[in-house]
Amino acid sequence: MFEVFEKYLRQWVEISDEEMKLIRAASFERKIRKWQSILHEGEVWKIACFITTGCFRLYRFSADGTDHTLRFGVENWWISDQESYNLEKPSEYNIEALAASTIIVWTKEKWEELRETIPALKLFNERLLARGYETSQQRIYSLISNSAEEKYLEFQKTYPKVFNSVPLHMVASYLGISRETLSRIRKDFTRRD
Amino acid sequence: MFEVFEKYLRQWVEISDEEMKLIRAASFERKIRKWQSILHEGEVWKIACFITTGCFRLYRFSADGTDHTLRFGVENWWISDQESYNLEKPSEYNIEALAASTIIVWTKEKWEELRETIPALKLFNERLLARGYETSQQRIYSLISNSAEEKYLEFQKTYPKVFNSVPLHMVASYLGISRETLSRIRKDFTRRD
DNA sequence: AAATGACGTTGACATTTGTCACGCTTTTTG
DNA sequence: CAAAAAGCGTGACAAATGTCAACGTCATTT
Repeated sequence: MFEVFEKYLRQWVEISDEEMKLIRAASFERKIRKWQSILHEGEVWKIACFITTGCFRLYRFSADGTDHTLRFGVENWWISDQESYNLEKPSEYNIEALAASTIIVWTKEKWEELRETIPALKLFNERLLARGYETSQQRIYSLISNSAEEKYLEFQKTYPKVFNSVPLHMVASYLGISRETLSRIRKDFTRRD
Repeated sequence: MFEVFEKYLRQWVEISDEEMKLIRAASFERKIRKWQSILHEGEVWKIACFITTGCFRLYRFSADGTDHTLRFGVENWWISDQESYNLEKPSEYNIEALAASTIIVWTKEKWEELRETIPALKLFNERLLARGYETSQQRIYSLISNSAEEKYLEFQKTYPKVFNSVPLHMVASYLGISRETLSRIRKDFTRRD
């Protein structure tokens, strides 16, 4: 599965074969079964985690016990709790597999070491973070400016792959609307077609 | 006014006096009058901009002509359009001063040069971006999980300084609710006290 | 193969939030 | 200082969205 990651990484930055060997040597693969959690609230996130197959979500419980999906992750995405990783503080989130999945993992120690050693990897990480920030901005804009229907359509259009991989009630929780509302929006659309 | 910035920066990273001199030499100050825009939709954001006094907001118009506030900036904050800056593409946003303000400015060229030259400054920039990302996550969580009232209370509590510097209808647009709803929430609270 | 639980849908109704219209006060501007 | 605009609040009503309860289907597990 490492070949998938190799191809992915080389789309972002130039990496020599030597460097790639180092990155590979520091990594290991893991299989995750459906519904398995790889981060529980209260734990500290101490790895870098690249998804080669399958699907995950990052979510959080609010005071009333309902859960809210902060982010999804599918093939060729990273999944993490940046805040817990950076500040080494207990996470307020959970990460669970929505399907049987395989991931490539680096311990924080090794990943940080690689970042120091390989400038291109550091550059990659900066670009990834910058893109993540931009994406967050766009999501915020969508959340404050769009109706439920508009949010739904935009999500479907922007992340079709994700949309087709995850249960609808989690899409609803990601968009900040109830699953019933989402269901009715969908009904309206099937009528119009 | 540069002393303000100096103090700010040294809270984040260690900077020698030599380095600080370089940073200062590359900067210049500007006074901005109330309602003046320092970024118009369609322009490319090509500076680094630190607010020493006053107040700004980053906002965007949606198709129906209403405007939506993505972010505020007050004393000791940065204000920018990261996406336009990084990708050098025309901005979809506007930045305007909500009060007479003073800012410290570096051109993109000089700022990037300083980042290359001064490792601590690069480190600072990375930390700032990381924190910005974490903050975005928290805002997204608030937007998808909280009621209008909860969003209002959280904003007031988390950013009291900002809250007390900006018009209420912009707070409403920042929270993604109408100004009338915000007004009514406030009324409920004055009654309870 | 049966049992279980996840998933999606729907109706009825409650609640929240938005929209429009208006007026008053404060701030800004010429 | 006077005029104009911004800012804030509020009533009446409309629209959007949430809640609760129930049902059928499908997938997973045992």
